[in-house]
Amino acid sequence: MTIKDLSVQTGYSVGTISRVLNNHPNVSDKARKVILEAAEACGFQLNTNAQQLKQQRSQNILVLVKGSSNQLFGSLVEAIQRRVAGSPFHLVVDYMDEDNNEVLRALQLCREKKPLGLLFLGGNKSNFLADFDRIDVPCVLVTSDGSELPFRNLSSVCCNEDLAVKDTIEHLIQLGHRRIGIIGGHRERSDTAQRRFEGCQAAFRAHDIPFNPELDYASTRFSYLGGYRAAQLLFSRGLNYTAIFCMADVMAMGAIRALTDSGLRVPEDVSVVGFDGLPIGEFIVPRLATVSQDIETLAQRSIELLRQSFDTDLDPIHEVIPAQIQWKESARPV
Amino acid sequence: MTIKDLSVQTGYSVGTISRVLNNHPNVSDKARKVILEAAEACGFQLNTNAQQLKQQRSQNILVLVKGSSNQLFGSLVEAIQRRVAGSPFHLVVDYMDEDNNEVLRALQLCREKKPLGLLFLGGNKSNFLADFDRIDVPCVLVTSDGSELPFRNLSSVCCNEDLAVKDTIEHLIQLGHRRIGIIGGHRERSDTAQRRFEGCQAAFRAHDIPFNPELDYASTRFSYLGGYRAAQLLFSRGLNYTAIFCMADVMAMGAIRALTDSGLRVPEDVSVVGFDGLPIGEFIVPRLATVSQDIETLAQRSIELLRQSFDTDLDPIHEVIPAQIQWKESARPV
DNA sequence: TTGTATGCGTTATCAC
DNA sequence: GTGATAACGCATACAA
Repeated sequence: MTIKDLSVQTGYSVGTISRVLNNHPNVSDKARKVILEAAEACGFQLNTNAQQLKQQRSQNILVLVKGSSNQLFGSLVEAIQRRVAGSPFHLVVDYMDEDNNEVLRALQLCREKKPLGLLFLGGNKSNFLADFDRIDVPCVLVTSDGSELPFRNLSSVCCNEDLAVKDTIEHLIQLGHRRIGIIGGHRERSDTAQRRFEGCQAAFRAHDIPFNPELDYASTRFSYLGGYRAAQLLFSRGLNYTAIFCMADVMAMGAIRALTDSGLRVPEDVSVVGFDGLPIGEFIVPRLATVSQDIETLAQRSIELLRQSFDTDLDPIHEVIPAQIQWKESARPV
Repeated sequence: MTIKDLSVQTGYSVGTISRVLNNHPNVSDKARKVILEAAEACGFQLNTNAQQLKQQRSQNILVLVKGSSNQLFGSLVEAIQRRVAGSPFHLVVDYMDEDNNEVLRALQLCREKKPLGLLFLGGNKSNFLADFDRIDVPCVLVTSDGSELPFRNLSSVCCNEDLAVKDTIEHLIQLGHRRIGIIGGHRERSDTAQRRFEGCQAAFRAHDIPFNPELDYASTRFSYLGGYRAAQLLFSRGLNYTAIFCMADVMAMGAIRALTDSGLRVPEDVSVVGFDGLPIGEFIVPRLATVSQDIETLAQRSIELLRQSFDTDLDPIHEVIPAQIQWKESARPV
C-alpha cells in the first residue's frame, strides 16, 4: 500500500495525497476529507524510509545512556519514552559503559542513524570540549551542567547538585555526625562525581570538619556492587564513620548491604544517604534518605528543550531544577 | 557522502561499490581493497533509509515490553541490547502498560516500522489467538510459553515456571509454613499470573493445605506499590500468614516494606519469597529469596532464536530454561 | 487547488 | 568482474 495506490483509489494525484497526509495548506476540504477517509479505511502508513530518504533526515532522537548499571538512567529513559510516545519522533536508545567516551560514540551513531537530535544521559565536559564541535544536530545534556560548554547546539538540564550535596552534608553535620565517609564515582573520569565531591568538600570546610579524600572518599562504579565494595573498603580501616553519603542510590543500597554484612545497623550505627531518589528507595528497609532528582521533570524538560531547538534557533538554554533532599529512615542523629 | 562520491573517488562504478560494501562475490580483490580503504578513510556509512527503502525491509528488531514497572523487563531489555550491539540489527523498544493488548500494538508498529522481527517481553495467549495470524514476521515470545500457540512464525523462551513455583511452595511447606499468602497478577488478564497461580494450587493440593483464592490470593500490578498494597490487604484480614509468595521481586520488595510498616519482621515473623531474581535482590536487607529466571540466558536465547528464523525456515522452537530457586535470608523455617 | 516530474541513496538486474 | 540503469515510496518545485 503506497500513496500511488491511494491515488488510483481516490482519483487524486500522489501530490495531493502527500500534501493531505502532511497537513499542508492549499488542499480543498473535499480532497482532504476523501483522502483521509481512504487512508483511514485501509490503515495506511507513510513509508518512513522513503520519507526520510527524501527529506534527508530521520525522526529519530538518539538517547545516549552513559552507565547502564545506574538505575537512575533506566528510569529516566522510561520517563522520556512515555513522553515521546504518540509524537512523530522515535527514540533510539544506546547504552554504554560509564567509562566510554559518549561524544565519540555519538559521532559514530550520528553518521549511522542521522538522528534529528541527541539526548546525552550523563556526560563529561572534557569529552565535549574535545570533539563535540563535530556534532551539528541539536543536543541536550541531561543530569550534567552544560553552561560552561560554548556550543550553540547544546542545551542542558540538571539539578543544582553541588548545593544539594553541600546542604545534605551540612545537615548530617547538624545531626551530630563528624566522621562522614563518602562513596562516589571516579572523579578523574566523571564530572558528576567531581561536582558532588566539591559539594562535600565545601560543607566540610565550612564546618571545619577534617576530611581526607585519601581515606574518607571511596571511588567506584555507579552500581550496587560498586557501593557494596566501597563501603567494605571504607570500613576496613577502622575509622568508625557514623554516616556515609553515597553519590547514587544504587551505591547506597550496596553500601547498606555491606554494612549489614559486617554487623553494623542502618541507621542505628551508621546513617546512609543516597542521591537520585529512585522509586525503590521508598520501599527498601530502611527507607532511603536521598537527594532526589525529579526524574519526571528532568525527562519533560529535556524533551521540551530538544523539540524547541528543532523548531526555532534560540540560544542554548541551561536549566537547573532544584534537587529535593528527602530525609528518610536511613539517616538519623548520632 | 554517498556511494556515488566513492565511485568518482575510486573510479569504480556504484554497482561495484555496493557489491563490496555488501560482501557480495564477483569482485576482484583489488577493487575490494581499494574501495574498502576509501570507505574507511572517510568513515563512510551506507544510508540506512535508502537501503531499507530498496530492500523493502528494515534491520529493526521491535521489542514490545508489556508492563513497564516490572524491573525484570528493564534488565532484560538491557541484556538484549548488549547482545544486539555490534550486530547489523537495531533495537526499537516500545513500552506499554501491562493491561494493554500487545498483539494489536505490535500490528500497528509493524505497519509503521516494518521490523524484521519481534520480541514480545510478556504476552497473553488470548491476544495471540485473536490477532497474531495477521503478523507475518518472525517473532519470539519471551517469559511466556508459546508451545500451545499454533503459529509458524512464533517461537518462545521461558522458564518452567509452574514447576518452579510448585517446588517453591512445597519447600515453604516443608519449612513448616501452613498459612501461606500469595501476591500475584490479575489472573484473568495475565497468563503468567495464571500459570504461577496453578503452580501454587498444585502444591497446596499435593500437601492438603487449605488455600482459598478469595482470601489467600491478592491480585495487583507487577510493581513495588502493587506488592505493597496487596500485602496490606492480605494482612488486613487477620489471617496470620507465616509466609508470602510473590509472583515478582518488585512485588516482594513492596510486600516486605508493607509488612515492616505494620510491625512485622521479615523473615522472623513472615517469610517472603519473590520471583525473577533481579540483581537488587542480592543487596536488599534481608536478601530476597526468589525463583530466579536467568536473564542472560533468556536474552541470549531469544535473540538467537529470532536471528535463526531470519536465516532459515525451521519449525518454531519453544524453549524452556530452568528456573533456579534461591533460598536467601528473607525465607526461613517457622 | 491540483497534477507532473524529478531525485533522495541504495540494490539488483541486466548487459558487456 | 564490471558498469549502466531501473526501481523503491515519498516530498516538492513547478506547471497548469
